[in-house]
Amino acid sequence: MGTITKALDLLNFFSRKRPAIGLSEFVKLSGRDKATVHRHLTELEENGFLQQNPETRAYRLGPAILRLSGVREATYPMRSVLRPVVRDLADTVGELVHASVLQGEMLSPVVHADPLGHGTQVHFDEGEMLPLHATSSGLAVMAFAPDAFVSRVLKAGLPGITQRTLTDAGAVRSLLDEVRATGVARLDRAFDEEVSSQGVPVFGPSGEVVGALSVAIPAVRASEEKMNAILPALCDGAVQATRALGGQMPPEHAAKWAANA
Amino acid sequence: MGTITKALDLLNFFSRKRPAIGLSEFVKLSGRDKATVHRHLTELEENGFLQQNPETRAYRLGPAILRLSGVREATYPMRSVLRPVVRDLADTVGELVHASVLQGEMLSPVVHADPLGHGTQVHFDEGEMLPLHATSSGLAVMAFAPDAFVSRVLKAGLPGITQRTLTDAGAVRSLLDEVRATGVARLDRAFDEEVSSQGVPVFGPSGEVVGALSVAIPAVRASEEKMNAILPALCDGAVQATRALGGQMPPEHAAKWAANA
DNA sequence: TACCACAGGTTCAAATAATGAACCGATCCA
DNA sequence: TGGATCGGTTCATTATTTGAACCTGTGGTA
Repeated sequence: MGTITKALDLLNFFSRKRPAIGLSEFVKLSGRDKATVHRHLTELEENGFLQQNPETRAYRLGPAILRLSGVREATYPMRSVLRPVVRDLADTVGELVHASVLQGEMLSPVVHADPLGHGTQVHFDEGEMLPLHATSSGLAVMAFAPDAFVSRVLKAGLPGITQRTLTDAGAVRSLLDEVRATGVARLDRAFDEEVSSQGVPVFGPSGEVVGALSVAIPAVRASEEKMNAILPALCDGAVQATRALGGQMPPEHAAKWAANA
Repeated sequence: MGTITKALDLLNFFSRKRPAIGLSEFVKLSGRDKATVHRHLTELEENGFLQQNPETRAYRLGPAILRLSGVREATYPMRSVLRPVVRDLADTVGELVHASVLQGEMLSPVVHADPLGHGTQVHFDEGEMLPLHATSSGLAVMAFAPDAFVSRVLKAGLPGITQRTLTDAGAVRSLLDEVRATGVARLDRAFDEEVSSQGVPVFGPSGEVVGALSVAIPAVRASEEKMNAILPALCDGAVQATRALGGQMPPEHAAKWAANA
């Protein structure tokens, strides 16, 4: 693992619930030496990726990240393009929706929308990377990704997150066949003990999977009928998201989502 | 210069006009060895800070930046908080407005707003870092920053950008005295041959400067009257921006901006 | 007051990781 | 056919990163 990766990894410890982190906490979280962590932190700070609170001495994400995200969105809009799709879907189904894109062997959240009304809500942390094998989005992506990629992911190991997380490569593979056939991935309490979700893939310009659109609902409310009721809007959303990104659903599969929408 | 800084520096070459950059171009821009640059690029890509176009092989900013900016905005909103202030100001004065924050010894843009109507417009690149000595925002910040900081900046050297850029430390110092007295920094064609601008500082919770709000107008249109006409709205905007960030104008200076607004 | 625990931060010899000149293969163009 | 440019790789040399120990300040408490 290179020095750059070690430093950038530190940034991934931030989340909605952990907006600022001190040196000692970073040391605990990363398991690396204090001196090393400290040098990485100061170098990240010098570059504007972190910013230290002079009083508490804790670090938070810095302004450079804002500036760079501005550049990316200005030149290659994705969040602004997916936001209306995600919002519309969240409003019509009344549940939490999120769009995430493939980054290495995980998913990186791009936008999420909490529904307007409703009592119990699914909590979503846009800061957390999502594992492919334990999320409906991830399964939707894997089902339409090159086989070499899937093998690589499965070989890397499938950590259990809840009791229901699929940790066996064979089990995942057969589920992927199902997903490929139906076009939708459904998963029950495999990532969060209290959440069920279904996800549909989103594609890029040359028909390659780039991410997924997913609806998450409290498991107590997740009947089969409810899931089915959501499906058409979800498929429609994925088609819209793909189009909005300038992509196209792969022709040999396109009918699945068109039929539902 | 550490490895981390060298790698992160590569990200700063992106801008609105340069949304994707190939290996050779990075080598030219950075002046570093090809092998080194290539390793840095791939490591940044592995961490989601870059993303390579498989066809052109050029790199663009990656999804991790989006995710992190989401976390920052969710936990410490700044862009979303400053946007309405910047927009309102742009609408009332009919000129380009931007808010930028201090990052090391430069300014990092946070939000900008182009005015609605108007023929000639000032172009603003949210990806470019702004030098303190050559921008009205920068002077506004320096005028209210600790003296040690100013000395450090002036000692670091003052590169000329246009013919009118102040490159003499003494000249900058005396201009800063003026800015401190009036509360506003005015600069004519010191950063862009065709642009004049005026900036007002924005402060943080304990009365320290954190950035500036600035209006930029085409130099041809920048009469003294025009500048004066803009001033009240600009001062008001800076007061609002400071308040919105949970900051406070330093009591001994606050009257300057209140009087104008 | 003395003592302890824990926080952030620094030092310097030892170990490891970064570096760059040369090289490879592909593509484009005259 | 030759050469110019592109992205990418190799491996001995070199320089940077690393971490155990140390320093300093703070808050709690006996």
